[in-house]
Amino acid sequence: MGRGKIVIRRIDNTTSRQVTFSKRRNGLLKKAKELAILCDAEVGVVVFSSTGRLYEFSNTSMKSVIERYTKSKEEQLLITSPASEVKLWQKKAASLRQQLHNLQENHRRLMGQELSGLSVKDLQNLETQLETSQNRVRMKKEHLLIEEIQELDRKGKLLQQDNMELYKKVHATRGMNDIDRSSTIPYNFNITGEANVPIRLQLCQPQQEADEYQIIGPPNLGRLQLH
Amino acid sequence: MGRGKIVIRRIDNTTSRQVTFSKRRNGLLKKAKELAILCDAEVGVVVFSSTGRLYEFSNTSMKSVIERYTKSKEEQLLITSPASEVKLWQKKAASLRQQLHNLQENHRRLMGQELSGLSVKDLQNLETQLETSQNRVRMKKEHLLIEEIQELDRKGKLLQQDNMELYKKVHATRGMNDIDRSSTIPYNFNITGEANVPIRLQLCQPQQEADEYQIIGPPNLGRLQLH
DNA sequence: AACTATTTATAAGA
DNA sequence: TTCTTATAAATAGTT
Repeated sequence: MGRGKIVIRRIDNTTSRQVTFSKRRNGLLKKAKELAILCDAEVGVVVFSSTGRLYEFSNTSMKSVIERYTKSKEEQLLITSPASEVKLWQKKAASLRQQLHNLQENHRRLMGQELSGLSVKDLQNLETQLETSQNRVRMKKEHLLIEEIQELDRKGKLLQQDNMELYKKVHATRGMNDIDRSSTIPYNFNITGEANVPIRLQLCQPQQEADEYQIIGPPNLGRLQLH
Repeated sequence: MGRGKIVIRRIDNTTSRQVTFSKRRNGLLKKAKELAILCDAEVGVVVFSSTGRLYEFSNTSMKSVIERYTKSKEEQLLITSPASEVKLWQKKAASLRQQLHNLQENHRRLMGQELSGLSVKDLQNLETQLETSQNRVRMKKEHLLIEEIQELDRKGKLLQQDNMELYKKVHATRGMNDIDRSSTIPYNFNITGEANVPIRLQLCQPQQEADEYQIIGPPNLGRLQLH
């Protein structure tokens, strides 16, 4: 991929070898980064130039990569018999069970259950975490609502235009007889009156402080429906 | 580089993430290999797929790469002051001096000097090494000689043709007078007489076994000269 | 696993 | 080193 095709063998000319090294090293590190991101992989790349300089990339940390690599290789060596393979998987299963257990515990706490044994500090962290999560959910909800409103507003305007045209036609065919105007006056969405006024719903309610122990189910908003 | 442009973020679809992983992993490892060869670099690449499978490349060995990497990092950490940097370079210099010394020793032995202190086994190895080297040199020499001979043969044939034509012209202008034929007969290279007969020089002489202690300088062949 | 339209990487030249 | 540009190579989407 260049002005000409090249064969893959050591470049003799020192200068052009260094230039190529610089270019291709960048290319390699870029590719490694992309692979890690796109495919959710753990990647480590180490390059020593012919002059001994070190270049590296890792999406996690080189330490982690090397440790995982070493572990992985050790496991490969450990498998000398079916029995040893069974042992290995048993270990893995035990480790996964432990992780599962931890996660379940955490999950319950995030649900506000099984809080006994937690210090004030722990509870404070948990509370902050929940606060953050709630904010994220609220932001997302508001975003969706605003989009919905804008969409409805757009449709409303179109309808209003249509109605206006129909109204004109009706009056044109009837000449100047204004009887019954009230029944043919175009329907008008209220919200379209001042479209560019910022939407100011009470989307971000202040925390409800009343009724401390009241269990409040989330109001099932679903999607706004106007049709 | 594909049917469409993509943004570099985690691919959500599992299947296409795996397909992309497979393609790009191969691409990355290929690039790493090419970099190592083209630019004479030491390269190590480790990739763990999201399912935990390990893929790797190293032009030397992963062990070597990791050791060199660790060492390199340690050195970086060691440099906390100009004084420590001096120490580091002193160490490197000492190491290089040692390597240089070893190489000089080896070189002298390859020259047949300073052989005291070597066991019969060592001497046997040295002898074999020299034998191998000699063979390589001899092969190269023969190759060059054969090329030279073929080139000369080619030129000789062309000259012979020319001469033949000149000869004909001379006879045409002189009519059928055959006087002085001997002086105008075309010159003929001896070696061109039977061009396709295999060249059978005594290029590969049997080892001279005579005169054990006779010192024989290599005959200074230089290049064959016929002009 | 192939195919191929595109995008991307990069060799060569400044 | 960096820029440009023509071309080779990689690969995204499709079959």
